[in-house]
Amino acid sequence: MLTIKDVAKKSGFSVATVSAVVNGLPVVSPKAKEQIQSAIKELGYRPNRVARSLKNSKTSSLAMIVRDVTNPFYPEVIMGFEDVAWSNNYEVFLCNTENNPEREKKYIDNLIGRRVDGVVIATSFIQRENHYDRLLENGIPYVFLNRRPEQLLDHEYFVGSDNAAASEKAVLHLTELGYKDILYMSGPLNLYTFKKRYEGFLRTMDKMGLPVGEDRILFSSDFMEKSGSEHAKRILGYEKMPEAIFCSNDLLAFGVHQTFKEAGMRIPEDVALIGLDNNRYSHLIDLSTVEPQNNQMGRKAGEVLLGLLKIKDVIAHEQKEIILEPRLIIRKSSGADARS
Amino acid sequence: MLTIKDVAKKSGFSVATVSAVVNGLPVVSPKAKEQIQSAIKELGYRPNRVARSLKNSKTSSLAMIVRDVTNPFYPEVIMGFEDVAWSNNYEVFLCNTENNPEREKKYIDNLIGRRVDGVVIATSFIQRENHYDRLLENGIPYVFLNRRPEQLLDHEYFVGSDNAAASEKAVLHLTELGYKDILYMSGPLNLYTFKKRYEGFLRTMDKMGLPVGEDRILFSSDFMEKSGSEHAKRILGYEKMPEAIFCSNDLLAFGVHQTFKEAGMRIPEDVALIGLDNNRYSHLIDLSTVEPQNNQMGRKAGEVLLGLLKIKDVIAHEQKEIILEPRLIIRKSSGADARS
DNA sequence: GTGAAAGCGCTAACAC
DNA sequence: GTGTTAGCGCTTTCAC
Repeated sequence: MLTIKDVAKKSGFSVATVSAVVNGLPVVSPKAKEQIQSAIKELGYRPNRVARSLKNSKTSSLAMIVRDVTNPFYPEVIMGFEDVAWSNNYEVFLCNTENNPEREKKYIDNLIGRRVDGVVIATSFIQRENHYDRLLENGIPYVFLNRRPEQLLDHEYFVGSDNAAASEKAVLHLTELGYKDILYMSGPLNLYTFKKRYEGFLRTMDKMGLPVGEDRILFSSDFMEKSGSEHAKRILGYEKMPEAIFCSNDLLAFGVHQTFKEAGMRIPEDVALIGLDNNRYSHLIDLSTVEPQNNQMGRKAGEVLLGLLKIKDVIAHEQKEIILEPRLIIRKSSGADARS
Repeated sequence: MLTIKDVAKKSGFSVATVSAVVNGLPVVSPKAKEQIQSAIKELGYRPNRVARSLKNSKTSSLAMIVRDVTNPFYPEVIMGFEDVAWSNNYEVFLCNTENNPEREKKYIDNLIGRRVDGVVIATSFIQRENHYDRLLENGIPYVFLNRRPEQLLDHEYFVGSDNAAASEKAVLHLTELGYKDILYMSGPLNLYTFKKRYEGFLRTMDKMGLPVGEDRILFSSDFMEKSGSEHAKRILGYEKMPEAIFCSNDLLAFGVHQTFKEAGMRIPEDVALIGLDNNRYSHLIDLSTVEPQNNQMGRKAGEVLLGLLKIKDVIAHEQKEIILEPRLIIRKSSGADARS
């Protein structure tokens, strides 16, 4: 493995001069520059970034902590994040916690040991984990993505989607189509996104003067299809079916769709359906939904982090929260075709 | 930021002894060990892995190069890979090439500079990229995942799914159900997987003594839904419809499904449909398909790589290729219910 | 403009 | 068992 010394020897200059050339410092003579560059090319020398990092105390690496890449929410986010990282010459570590706080903790310790320059946390519960403090202690900035802890400390940042507004858009879409009896299927309220979506639903229904019957709100302890299916079965047993169902995420809506289809229910004729997330495959079942701008979320998180790194001060005088505006996506399941 | 010296000072021992404790070497006295450990805890010391890496020339980091995390094939693979990496105390860099060879090249250079210990390449065309050589030159082992270049050099490894067998399983499933006139929709043949799937289709049809009419094979330059849709429209114009359609991946099948549904065609009554990939959402349209074992692929790739690192010799005396057996998944679209 | 040398934080001989 | 020290490959200050 070649080192800067090899280049120095080959080119006849000192390591200091070689280093200056490698780093593009404008203090070296044209002839030196040329000779050194050709030596580099000839040898195929590539600077050891580990050594550089040790010297600089800067690794040009970032980390993104997610629960599970397999969750359809993440890939878009990762894409966006990785792309801005790449454009700024950072590499990114991907960390799956598999929903295990112990694993998250250990990951954070590892990342600190690696001296990553910054991290995006896309796993947080509302109830904050105390191990984030260690990042601060070690001067590593971090930004929360998508899920915001109740309290944002001075050095903490957040990038997310306006979940309450997303609910509002979904509900208004339904009410504009004339639906009044709307059932809301919620994910777990200890997750920030679902809490906000729930609040947005209630607020909008209230604003529209629509009552929400007791059996018109269903809670799940997760947000997977299976829960949607189970709730759907429950709904099929209702004396009076709702006119429309608003699922707090698309996976729940997938479950509802599946179960209703099996039961011979037609969507939207018998009951309208709308989701939230714009899952990559929602169009397969013509699901109307709301798009939270996942890719943008990843991008913004990257930009905030890089901004923090640039000013070299973890407590930046920037916007502490960036909230993206979601976008309504109308497909057949909400009955827009039939009704308007 | 704390260093080993701080711990040495605090505990009253030398850096060497502290290092020994940190690394669990069994040469240090119980009292020393105890005192040092408590000093570590008290200070909150965490070894700088950058420095360690420089000394060891080993970074405990791996990289996975993919085209686009957003492609539904990858998340499962990444999950599997990341999990075995994690279990072995490796972190993983995720690199999206966005299908751009230049970007891949630059990524590989970066990874070499970072001295990653190994890399998984899940992007390869059949026509190999010459920049993989640089990894070898720098003593960094790599394994191809899913897509195998035509030639595997001595130091190269491959983990993938048996794509020809996958096709065979799909075709046999259809023929067992009595279909004889089967249309095959192919992805681009310059991709390893699609080449193999195509060969598997032809071979199996031949084996079964079934003719393949000229208009019974359709090629696409990509493997996305849109191509599936376009082909489906073409098929709708046929004088004689095929009895069954076998799409070389699920995305194509999604497109076919969508277009047929819009045209009022019933699946499987009017035409049976089967895909290949077992996309996470295939069940939404009750698509029969074949599952290539993506998670396993990621895991195996990780294991091969770690094995290579253990023996410290890039040319290992191990199995050079690991081919996983795909699994048939029967849902309604192939008409299994109706016919058998 | 160029070079010598110190030092980033760690590991591992080697000496005691 | 424990300590001293060289050195991993680089950057950067300071002389010249």
